[in-house]
Amino acid sequence: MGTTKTHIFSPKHNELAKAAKVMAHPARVAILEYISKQEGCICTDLVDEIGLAQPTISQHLNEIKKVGLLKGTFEGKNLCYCINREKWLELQQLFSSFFSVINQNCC
Amino acid sequence: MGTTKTHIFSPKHNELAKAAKVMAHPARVAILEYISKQEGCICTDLVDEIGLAQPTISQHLNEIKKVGLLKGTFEGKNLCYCINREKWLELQQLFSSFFSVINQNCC
DNA sequence: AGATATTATCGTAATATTGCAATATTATAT
DNA sequence: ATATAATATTGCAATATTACGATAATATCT
Repeated sequence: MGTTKTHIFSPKHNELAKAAKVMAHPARVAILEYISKQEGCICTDLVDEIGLAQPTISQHLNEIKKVGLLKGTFEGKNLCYCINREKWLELQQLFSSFFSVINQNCC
Repeated sequence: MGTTKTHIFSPKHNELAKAAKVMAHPARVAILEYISKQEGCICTDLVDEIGLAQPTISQHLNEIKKVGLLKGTFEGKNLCYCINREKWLELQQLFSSFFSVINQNCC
């Protein structure tokens, strides 16, 4: 009990749910937006910018990374992140195709 | 501890996170899709179709209803649901504007 | 090497989510 | 009124998520 019964759903539904989960927390939405606003990759400032403790930010970043939305590279002194464009477009496609399915058959 | 610190985030980020949360479970994705595929409103069959217990389906329906995505009407013998088109378009807009913000500034 | 700065991990507490059995409610039909 | 069918609510157990302090790991600078 308590666990999502992933096996009874279609791969598409599971995939979309997983993608939506990444955006299902305001901190992660804010992180994604902040990263995208930076020139290139970003490293620091995220903790001050968002207002959560450093371990919490790190945890959220990890959630975003787990679905492949971040590319991490070493640049300058620290590990920096930027958004994985390909994955992001993939995710966008996933959502928009779902949105169109719903719209077409609405009563 | 344990609770999302909603107050430190912008209304837009909170709103998007809340919308994403609805789709962050495969059962709710499947429910939305199933409802949209029906001719008009649907009543029964959802439990058989999804494969979760009736109280669980009811709970998920309630989550969807709470964000205003369902319109419930009495039609025939039972309470029936269909998707609230206006709210759905609103949600779609919310996502697509976020997607475009991210794309524009990506490195 | 030692100090400094930044990110990651561990451990833990609080809260949220998921799922279902049992039961209640609501509407329709007989 | 009573039976039937469908949805909602309650109560509870299992698991997941969120958040942070303490600490470790990693990289840079002197």
